[in-house]
Amino acid sequence: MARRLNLEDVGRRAGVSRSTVSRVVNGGHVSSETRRRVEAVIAETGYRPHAAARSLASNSTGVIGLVIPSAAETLFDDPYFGRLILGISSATNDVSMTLALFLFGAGPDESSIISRVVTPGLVDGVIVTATTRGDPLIDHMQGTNMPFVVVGRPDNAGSTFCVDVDNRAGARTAALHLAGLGCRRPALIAAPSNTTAGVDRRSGFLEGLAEEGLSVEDRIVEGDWSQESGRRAMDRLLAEQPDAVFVASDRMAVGALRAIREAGLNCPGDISVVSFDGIVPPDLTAPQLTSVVQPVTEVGERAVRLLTTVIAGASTPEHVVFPTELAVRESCGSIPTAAAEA
Amino acid sequence: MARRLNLEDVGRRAGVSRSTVSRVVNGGHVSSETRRRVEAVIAETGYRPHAAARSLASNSTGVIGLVIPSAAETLFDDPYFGRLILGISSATNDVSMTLALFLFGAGPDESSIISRVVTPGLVDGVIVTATTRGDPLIDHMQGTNMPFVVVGRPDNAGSTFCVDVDNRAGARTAALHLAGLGCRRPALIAAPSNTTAGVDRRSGFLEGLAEEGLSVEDRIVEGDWSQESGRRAMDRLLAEQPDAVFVASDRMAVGALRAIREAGLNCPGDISVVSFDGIVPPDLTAPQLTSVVQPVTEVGERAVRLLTTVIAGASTPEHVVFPTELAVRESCGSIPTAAAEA
DNA sequence: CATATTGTTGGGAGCGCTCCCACACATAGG
DNA sequence: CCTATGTGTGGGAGCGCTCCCAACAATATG
Repeated sequence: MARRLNLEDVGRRAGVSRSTVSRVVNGGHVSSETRRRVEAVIAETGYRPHAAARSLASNSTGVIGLVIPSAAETLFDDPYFGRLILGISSATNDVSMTLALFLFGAGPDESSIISRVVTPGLVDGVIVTATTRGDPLIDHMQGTNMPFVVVGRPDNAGSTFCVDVDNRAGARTAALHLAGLGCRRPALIAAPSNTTAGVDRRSGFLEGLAEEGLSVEDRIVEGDWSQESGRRAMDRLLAEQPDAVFVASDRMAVGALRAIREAGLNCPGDISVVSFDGIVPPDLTAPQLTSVVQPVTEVGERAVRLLTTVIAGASTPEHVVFPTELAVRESCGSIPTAAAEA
Repeated sequence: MARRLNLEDVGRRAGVSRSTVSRVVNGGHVSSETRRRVEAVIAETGYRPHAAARSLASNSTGVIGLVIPSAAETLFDDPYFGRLILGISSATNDVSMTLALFLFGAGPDESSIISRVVTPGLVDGVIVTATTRGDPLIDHMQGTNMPFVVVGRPDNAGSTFCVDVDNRAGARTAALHLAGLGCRRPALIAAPSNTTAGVDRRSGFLEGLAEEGLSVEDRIVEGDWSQESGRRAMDRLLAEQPDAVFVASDRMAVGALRAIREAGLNCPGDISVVSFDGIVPPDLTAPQLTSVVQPVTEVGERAVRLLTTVIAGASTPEHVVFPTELAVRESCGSIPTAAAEA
């Protein structure tokens, strides 16, 4: 099999030097006559520059890494990461970069993967997701000089670039909506309190309730994001006879709906449900979920754009926060028309 | 900021040459005394070899690409790809390789991404998925000398390495199961006939029915994998009053269940449903779906292992076919106990 | 004692590219 | 005429690694 051809070979065929071919390929300054000739040779030979050689010489790879740590096993049951990857992928395509995926579940491989992520000459920068509070990965990244941005709000956000949604404001909106519907005994199925998203959604919801003179009292149970945990949480909550519940994620809400149905109760008749995420296709559940929709795909796209600025040398941490939007559907009592316009 | 250090630097500090350090890093033959000294320096300095330089010199990148073409927009509503990625990622981690993801929806970017996939020095090999019949991507890959394996069964499978599940046998099992339940008017919601999976599942089902002296006659509608298409298909089918339906994918089956419910009918009471995939969490639907389960994660893992052999030089095409398994749950009439043991 | 064998190490060459400086040549200005 | 000011273009140097061969020491063999 013929050897791969390189810049020198192409140059020889076109009667020019390596450098000139390089300029043609990279859009440098070349006379149009020469350019035409070189481009003809490239088209004819199917020449493609060698990525590794380019990376080595230019000290940039054109690859960005996406790190999704922990619990990879359950990850894809949740459409969240799929959407996020979609947004990130679309943005990397736009800027002609390649996406490298670093997934890891728990296990001994974890540290070896972490170190692979920061291997020099592999990726130009990294997007880190799904961080729990005090995530050691963030600290580790800060100890390297690998550019990175965080999707979500890390504890020590001050010193990192990050892209997040306004979990707090979104949850508050849910509270106001339920209050507007006239609910008196609101409940909360919270997300894990070792995640900032969980904390923010909880405090935002409680804040909104407080503004309306309401409180969850002890009608609050924490889930672990899974559908099953939502179901169990709702089961426990039913003993308290809530008339409305805010569930901190779509998946848990699906479980909660199931628990309500199995208890012989009706949603929204007996209990109104509002969830957070807006990611589960509405048609999938009956009744369709009213939820606080977060723009996951946009978050992914923005993370890539932000990362490119970091790679380019930006140094003052920037925090991008996306607003959420309440999508009113069937799962909460639609008493006032005013509420539908909230 | 200090310059990145390289093999030479590490060698100097340890009083040995570049080559010796390289041997230590790559597990070559070095006296244990020297090895200890070098490893100490590496640990102390945090030296990590430069991936691009390594790739250039060794002509291998340690990266494999995963190509998921077309319809990226809807892709992640289906847990299939999530699972597949999980399997692939886990296998690449095992062999210390990195996974690069090439997603593309329709659009002008398509050809540019295709060409990026085969950029020399970027990836060592590629896994191609979700192929439609006559997929030009396969032809394109064959025109290059980039190692690749296909997940699924391409038309011209003869000349490619591929990993697939036995769609035909799985669908046949579904037919036999429904027949065993005593169904007389079976129907089929088929997957797109421009995919080999669609074709295989259809013909397998018809074959199984034929063995039992049954036929779908004109109780057959083709969907497009989406839940909505399943719902519409079921709507049309209801006019034919089927007593059982085989739906060629979980997602479409979710739509079909909805249509049945909305028509005021009961599953499994009035109509039995068997789906294919076994990917939608059973709890998500009521009734829980009986389905032909395909081992998606294993397929992904196997694809990686197969690809590594291709990269290593294997040249006689190998076809791996995984069996499926029928998981009997609630969505079909459970008349005979024998059926539950199928 | 010479020669083969083994174990360990060093360094040249080269992977294919980018970056930069130098050179040729043309045109313009003093 | 000689110097400024550009355009294109060529080629050296170097990115950090692997691969290979040569060198050397230590030991085994005839």
